[in-house]
Amino acid sequence: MKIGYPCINESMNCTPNSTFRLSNYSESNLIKKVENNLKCLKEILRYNVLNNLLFFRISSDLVPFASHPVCKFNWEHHFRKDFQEIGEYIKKNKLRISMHPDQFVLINSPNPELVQKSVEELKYHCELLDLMGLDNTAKVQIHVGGVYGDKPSAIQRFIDNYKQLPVSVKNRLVIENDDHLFCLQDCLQISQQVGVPILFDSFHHHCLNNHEPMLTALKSAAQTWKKKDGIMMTDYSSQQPHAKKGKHTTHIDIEHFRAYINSAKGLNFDIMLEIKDKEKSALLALMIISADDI
DNA sequence: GCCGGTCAAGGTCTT
DNA sequence: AAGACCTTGACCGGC
Repeated sequence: MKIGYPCINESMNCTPNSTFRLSNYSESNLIKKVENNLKCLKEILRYNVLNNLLFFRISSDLVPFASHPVCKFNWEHHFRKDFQEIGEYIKKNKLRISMHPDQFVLINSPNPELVQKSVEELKYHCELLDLMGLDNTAKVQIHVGGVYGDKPSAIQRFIDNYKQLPVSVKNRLVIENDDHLFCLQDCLQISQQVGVPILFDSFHHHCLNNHEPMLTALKSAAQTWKKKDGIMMTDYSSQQPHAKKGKHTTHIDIEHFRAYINSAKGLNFDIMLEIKDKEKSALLALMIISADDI
């Protein structure tokens, strides 16, 4: 069981996802930014290894505009040594890696152009992990997408478009249950058809479910992960008090986390904490898990 | 230097 | 039909 946090480390004075506006796009600007991002990513990974935080989500903005038509630069070649070096470090220290393209990646859109753009974005993510030499346990997670007024059709379109994806993307793509449209059962239905693993989000499941107990839900998601995919990845968060339903907490709720871990006793999975204060909460989660092991 | 409006991309929900 | 919200830090121009 590995604990992680997404993209940014707040106790460091650098960011691995510095980007820039499209209006300022230039090759030299891109190179400058990516150099900075890679340097910072290396520092964060070192921090993670030192602190035993062995799960990490790499920012989608590592190479800004990589899949955008404006980018003609061969960043894959230019930075190949850095990607290799980072990949070696990840493998040497047995870090688990994920990426999470944002809400604009929709492979079930009725608009074929939008699907194509989404595929390009997925290819960028997967290529990055390929260039690092990581195996298929490094995953790229997305949501199922939009409903477009007709859920069965939206699910069917996901399945049809999924089948058309390049193998390099299929190797890494996983789907995550969301908090208001596609629940675990919907994801399971898709997974049964195409074999895509389900990244289980416990907080989303709390917001939208079919009354499955947590352990039942975790087990059904876990069985969608095959050996080559590695052990199941999960997202964890809890409700921010006094805020709108679905709002992620700013700081880990220790008792809530402990109860969650206890409800999942006997299962092995990696946990990504989607909590605002990042590594701070992740370190606490790690302490709880370590203490429980003794 | 600091402040605050703005930033590639879509979809859903509310009014 | 139009605007708010999602979610969010960082960028960048204006002061």
